[in-house]
Amino acid sequence: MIYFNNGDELLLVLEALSNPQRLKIIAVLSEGRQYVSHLARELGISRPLLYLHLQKLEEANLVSSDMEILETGQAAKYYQLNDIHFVLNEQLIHDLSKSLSIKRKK
Amino acid sequence: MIYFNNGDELLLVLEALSNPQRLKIIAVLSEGRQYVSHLARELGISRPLLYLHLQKLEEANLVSSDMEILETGQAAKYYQLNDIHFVLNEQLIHDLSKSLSIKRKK
DNA sequence: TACATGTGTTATAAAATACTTACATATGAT
DNA sequence: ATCATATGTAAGTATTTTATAACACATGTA
Repeated sequence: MIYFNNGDELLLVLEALSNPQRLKIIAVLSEGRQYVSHLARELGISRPLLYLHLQKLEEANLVSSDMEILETGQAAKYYQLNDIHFVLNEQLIHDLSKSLSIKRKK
Repeated sequence: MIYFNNGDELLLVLEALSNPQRLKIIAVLSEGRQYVSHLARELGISRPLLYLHLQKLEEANLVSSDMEILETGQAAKYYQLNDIHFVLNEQLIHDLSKSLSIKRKK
């Protein structure tokens, strides 16, 4: 169960989830851990793009990764889902909005 | 309780929620309905910008609006929160991802 | 009449996000 | 050696989102 410490954390998760490719990534990973190149093929997107999306998911703590050696002897970076489960309602948004910052990113 | 008919609907809601200004708007409206100009002052943002955000929230069915005549005799557009409450987890994302489209917007 | 307060829109600029192309490195198999 | 597969990243482009500025019109009040 995801617990949000503040509004910025909530926003980070919502931003990570507000993209169709990233939802697809989560859907695939919900069937089991997978390594980057395989994921890219399965989703039909380029590896650099996949990296970008995985990075956002990782920053929001929705996925995590481990390096592993494949049977072939090659290194592979495996991604897996963290526990994604939370309730969202107006009360929560109201409470967390006090610790939500409105800022430029760069 | 929000029920998602398909992945695109889920995404629409997540996109609407993935912006700090819009979360603030929801937070303010959770304390009661309010009209646009008042909202803009309270949030410290311009009316055209507020319109943009309200439009996204309305498209996602998170808020709705009514025209009303103020005591002064002027027309005012009141916005109010719809019921915002849902659970999100990997199972739901997995199921809805099948009806989620990856597309350009314009 | 001029001012303050509403709604509503268009055009434009700025910032952030998404995506592509090209490259570098490493391992094992043919 | 060359091919196929893996990671990783830099740089440039395209698209989308966010924000601003400038209008239009209407009502009530000083």
